[in-house]
Amino acid sequence: MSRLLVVEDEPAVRVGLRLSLVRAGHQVLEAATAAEAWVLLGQADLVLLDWMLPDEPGVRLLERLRSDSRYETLPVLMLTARSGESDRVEGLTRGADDYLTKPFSTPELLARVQALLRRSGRSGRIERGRLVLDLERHQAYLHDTPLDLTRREFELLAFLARHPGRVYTREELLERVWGQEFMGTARTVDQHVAQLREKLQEDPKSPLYLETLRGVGYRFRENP
Amino acid sequence: MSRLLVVEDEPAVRVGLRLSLVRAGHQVLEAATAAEAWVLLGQADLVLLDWMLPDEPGVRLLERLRSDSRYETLPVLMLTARSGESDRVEGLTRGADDYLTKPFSTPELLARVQALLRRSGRSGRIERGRLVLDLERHQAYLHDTPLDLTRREFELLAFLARHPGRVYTREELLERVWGQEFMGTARTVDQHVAQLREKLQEDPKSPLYLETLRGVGYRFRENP
DNA sequence: GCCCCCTTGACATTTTCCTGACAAGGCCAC
DNA sequence: GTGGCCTTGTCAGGAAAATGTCAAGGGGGC
Repeated sequence: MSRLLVVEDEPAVRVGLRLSLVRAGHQVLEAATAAEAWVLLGQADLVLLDWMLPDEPGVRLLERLRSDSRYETLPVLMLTARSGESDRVEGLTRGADDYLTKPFSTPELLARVQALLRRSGRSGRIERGRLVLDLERHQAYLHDTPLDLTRREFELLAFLARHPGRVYTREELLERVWGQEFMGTARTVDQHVAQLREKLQEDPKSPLYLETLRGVGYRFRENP
Repeated sequence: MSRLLVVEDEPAVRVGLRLSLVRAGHQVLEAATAAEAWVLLGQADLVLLDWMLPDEPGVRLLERLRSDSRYETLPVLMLTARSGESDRVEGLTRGADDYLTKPFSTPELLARVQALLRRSGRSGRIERGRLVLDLERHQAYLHDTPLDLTRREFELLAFLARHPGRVYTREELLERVWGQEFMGTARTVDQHVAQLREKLQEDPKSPLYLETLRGVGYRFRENP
């Protein structure tokens, strides 16, 4: 299950996309404008981006996005209106990982989404030493032994493990793992980190998978 | 909390911006002209720059600013009047990190400011000879050996290293690194500088990374 | 209803930060 | 050169802050 961000100003199209995608087991975030999209980008595993938006052309959003180190590798699927000049479209969607011309069939949409997710590594597996995360099954393994992680635990671990070495503040983690609608305290993160450490059977003598940077936040160990 | 410089000649707009930004927890500096702005640039973490200014077009200020090594990476958010010729706007705002067309909504403003600040503060590395600061990892390296710096130490070092050769008084450092709410003595800075020097293993025979300017303050060595 | 997960508060522990006192060093006047 | 004055370096103890830990309560799903 992945988080897909649908950027589309036409409500009917947006709802249609959402229904198809949710039915296929994905989580869907929605934005009607480029500005809204920009705020939600951090939470997305893949973006479905409409060609025309009220505030800014989709391509321009794409450019801005690509020049931001956080989103360099974020898969983007461009949605374009049917046009005879498909070459032109291709040129303009440069930077997108794939595109679809409207109207498109649901199976085709799902197939391309699936392919992109698999390709991007946001679906599939993350391997960090003896720790393996199977994102599709939502299952973690340590030395090939399945771990019993809850949803939040798994998502937190997966998020941190995706960028080893990089520090995230509690606030960033809340925003990107919990979602920005979360209104609780930042200490919640600590609790989940503690749970994870226990389940990962990290004993004090061996280096931790999840490192604390006092005064800053947490990070996944660089060389596990 | 960051320092935002609002460059806008229309008092009403300026005040509106200030209120929104202060409410969001930022500190705001204001300038009504390009000349005023130029003086305050050194204290800003991000600039909100109006397109039209009485003494000089905002874009020209932007150009001057970009060609000054001190401000090469200073994030600039351009404020433009709504215009049909969005392509023209795009061309002219080159060099800006983002832009907003007036009138804009407060949430959008805040979201973009937030995004820019995160991008600027947390991305990239600073390399000064054998000393490397990885801001994303919040980790310093000396000859590729990771250093164990505390939060304040890292932030102080990062701040000084960002502007090699430039002197900062203890008061400036307290304000910029500690934050304006800090109420302690200036000697605290000395203590942290001393800690840093020790951890950087600077021996008296080799030139120091952190230089003392008697009666003035500290600075990062120019050619490390 | 029951169970599991998430969240939160209280308390314990660890680490960092700050400060005051004293030592050392530079600068100037003589 | 040398003494005094002012600035900076050094050290260590205590305060403050951040994190770890534990346990209980609430809410949602089965």
